[in-house]
Amino acid sequence: MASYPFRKIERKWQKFWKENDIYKVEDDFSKKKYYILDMFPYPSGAGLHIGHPEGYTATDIIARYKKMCGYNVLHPMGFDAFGLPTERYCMVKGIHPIEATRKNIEVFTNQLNMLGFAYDWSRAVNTTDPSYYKWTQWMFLLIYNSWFDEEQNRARHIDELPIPASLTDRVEIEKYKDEHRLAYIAMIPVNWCEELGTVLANEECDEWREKGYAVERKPMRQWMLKITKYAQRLLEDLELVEWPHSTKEMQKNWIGRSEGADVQFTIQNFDENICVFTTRPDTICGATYLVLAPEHQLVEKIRTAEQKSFIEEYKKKAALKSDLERTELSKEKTGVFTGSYAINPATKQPIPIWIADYVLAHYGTGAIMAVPAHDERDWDFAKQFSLPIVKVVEQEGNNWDIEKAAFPEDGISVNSTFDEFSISGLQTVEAKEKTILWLEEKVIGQRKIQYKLRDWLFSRQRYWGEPIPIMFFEDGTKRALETDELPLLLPDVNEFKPAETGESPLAKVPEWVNFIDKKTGRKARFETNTMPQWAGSCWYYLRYADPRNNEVFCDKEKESYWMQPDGVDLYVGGAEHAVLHLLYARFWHKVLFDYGYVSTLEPFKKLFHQGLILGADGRKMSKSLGNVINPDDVVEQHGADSLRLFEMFIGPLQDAKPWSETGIEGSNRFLNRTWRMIATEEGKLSPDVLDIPMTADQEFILHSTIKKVAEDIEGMHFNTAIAQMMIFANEFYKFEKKPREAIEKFVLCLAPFAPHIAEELWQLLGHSESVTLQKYPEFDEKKAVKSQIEMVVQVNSKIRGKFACELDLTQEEVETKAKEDKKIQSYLEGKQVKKVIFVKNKIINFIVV
RNA sequence: GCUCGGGUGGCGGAACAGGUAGACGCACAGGACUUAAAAUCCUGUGGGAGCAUAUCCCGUGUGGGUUCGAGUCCCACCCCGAGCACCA
Repeated sequence: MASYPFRKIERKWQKFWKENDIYKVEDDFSKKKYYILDMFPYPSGAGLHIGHPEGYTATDIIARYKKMCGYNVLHPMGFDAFGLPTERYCMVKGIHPIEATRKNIEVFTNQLNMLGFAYDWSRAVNTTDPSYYKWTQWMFLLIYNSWFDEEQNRARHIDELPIPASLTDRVEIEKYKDEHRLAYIAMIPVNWCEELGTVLANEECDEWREKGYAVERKPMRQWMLKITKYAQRLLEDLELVEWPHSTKEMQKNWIGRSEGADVQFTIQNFDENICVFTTRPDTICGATYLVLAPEHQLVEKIRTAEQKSFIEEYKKKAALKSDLERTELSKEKTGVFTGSYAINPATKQPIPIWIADYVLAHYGTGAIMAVPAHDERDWDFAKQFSLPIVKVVEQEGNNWDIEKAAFPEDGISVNSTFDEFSISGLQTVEAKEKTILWLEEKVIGQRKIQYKLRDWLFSRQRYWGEPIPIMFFEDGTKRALETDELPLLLPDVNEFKPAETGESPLAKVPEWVNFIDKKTGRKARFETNTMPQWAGSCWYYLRYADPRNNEVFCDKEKESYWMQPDGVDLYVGGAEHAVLHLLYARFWHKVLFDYGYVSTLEPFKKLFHQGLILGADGRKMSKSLGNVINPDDVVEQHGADSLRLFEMFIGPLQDAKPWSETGIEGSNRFLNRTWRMIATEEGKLSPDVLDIPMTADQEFILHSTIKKVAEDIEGMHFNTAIAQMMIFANEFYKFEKKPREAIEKFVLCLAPFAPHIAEELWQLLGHSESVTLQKYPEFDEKKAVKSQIEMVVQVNSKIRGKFACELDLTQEEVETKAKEDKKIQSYLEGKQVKKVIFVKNKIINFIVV
């Protein structure tokens, strides 16, 4: 027996869907909406890999199901096409990124269509399309033209920034504004990758390092976005979304909020203060030395002449080390004494000031008060350099030996009583509180909330990205483009190699660095950096709601229809974006929210990460391991429906699971069996499908299948939904005569999973309208339950017998029946029944002695 | 080191809310059809004792506990995976 003609069927229906615009999505505001989104792909030259269809099939199933349930479903697709790989590929091959991107998108589109996804391609977005990046640039300018009002806790237009009366000079006022903008230029040490010819965000470094690229620290002029202003909102609004616990944790961790205090230490013989941040102000009396990061501004000033050479040597060594080396290689603490002393404000004792690279310049104030007794790092350092360790916190009823290890936990303060300050005897929580109040009263410190999150490095020295729409004049002033001047198009060039100066390739384009600004008539040059790949994906979900609008990035009414009340209903994509994309997009969304451009606090209500599809050997697929599966081959051999079904069947969507060649054959077998159950070898409706009533058994199988499939789609348990459909097919295959009603409803259940074969079968069953436009069948709760159940009889909690009986028998009835059983009788004989446990429709348990 | 997941047959995995562990699929074995093979169909399949489709014992990483009853709840430990990692 041959396999069902999947090639013919799949081609036929894909053509039909396209020609009849079956998946067109209308903005019908009268219908209830459902917005389901995939993380859009980066259209690489390699084409779709086997992992893509996993998440896409899952969302396709839900989208089709929701549509059958009467929702107006938005399930769009697009391409995140700016980025380094394309640009690098083009440099090597000598083709233009526009051309390469066009081709890649075409290949991806064909491959996605080959899998039978229900996309409305008229809504597709492409981040490299000028009509799209016009609005990416517009959003950058919105951020640029904003300042963050701490009181109102939101972004406001820069023109509403209160200018201090003391500033009168125009240049000074501009400078003041620039300092407050949410997008600003800074000269900072960045992660420079020579080979890529660009800088990378902190978040990106590891990825490229893993690929074998060297990344070094280098100070450069860069654009930054003040995402840190949103740290608290990004943190607390995580409460509003239904995301995987681990992803929320990762974002919390990344934002890294900690509560504590800034404390000022005076320096002996100097007029300067050193400000430190600590989360344990209660341990101030145990602060026996201070440590500055080697890069700290005051180091040069306060080091003594004798220490000069040691300090300089140490600083040089520290600068050469990357962040990675500073952390991973050096569990052994290093450092140098500056020669100077600070005064501990609580004990009034002089304490030495050191520099050490275990203190990070970019966190807190770049300086710490070291409390070796209660911090492991400080303890290691103190041991290394024989600095004093003073215990100021004790654990109740336990005499901790501070010489053996630090005690970093909460406890009760001790040795903390001095002339004007005393917290001895207080619990850590109270001690912290009292210390902060004292610091604030003495004006030598204040309560402080510190975040690990840093500003977002937003510029790249690349060609293939959105140009930053800012121009600079010869006098150093600058001008942001107006909306009517957007998009600022990328120049058409043939060379994408970076300039020798480390600047972007755009710095070599004459019309970019030397032109007369039409609006002002002044000589100007454009910013030569471009935006990072993350920019376009920060807002694409909004564009799908109104993808061709040239007046605004998204019509207000359409935004509210598709996004209300909680944003995108379901967002599916890889866990690798847990911090980067998902944090950046939330940040932009919040800026848009502050201006009323979007109506929800958060963009994505529910988030789901699909797991990796591994090679058949259980290892990650990679060319070098030779375990890569190509979706084109699989579709050719087994069909798109089999591939879709198999990827959903192998295991829970969120788990990593290995590919299996025999496994996909199993999925194919199920579809073959389904085909033969309904169709003849000639592709006609089988004569066994008849207009006859169902038996009670058949009704039970059908209704429990309708129920289980619906529930499992809603719960995203596709594997068990498919298992249930297999049960249906196995059972009905055996019935000689198949009631038409059952078969039709089954085809409707199958349709979201395997749309091609479902269309064909639906047509064979005599319907002219597409199966995708049908209603999902309803089930009768009463018919979805077995009328006969198996009652388990236990004696002393061990199973000793079973009998079939009607549903909902009483304990008495069950007891009587159980005792009729010879075997049960033998177990009860001569014993005294102490207790009987009865669980309706499940078990009866006799406890005997 | 810290945080979060997770350990169930030969394999991928089921098991609602503490109540028949192993659904469904793969693989394997036997049988039917066939000249033969493939495909298809039927049957079996956690381990052990046993002639047995009689019966019994053991079984969800390990050790304890709660309960009439634990894969599921509690405590301790082991292992695997992911993320963070001198963030003061």
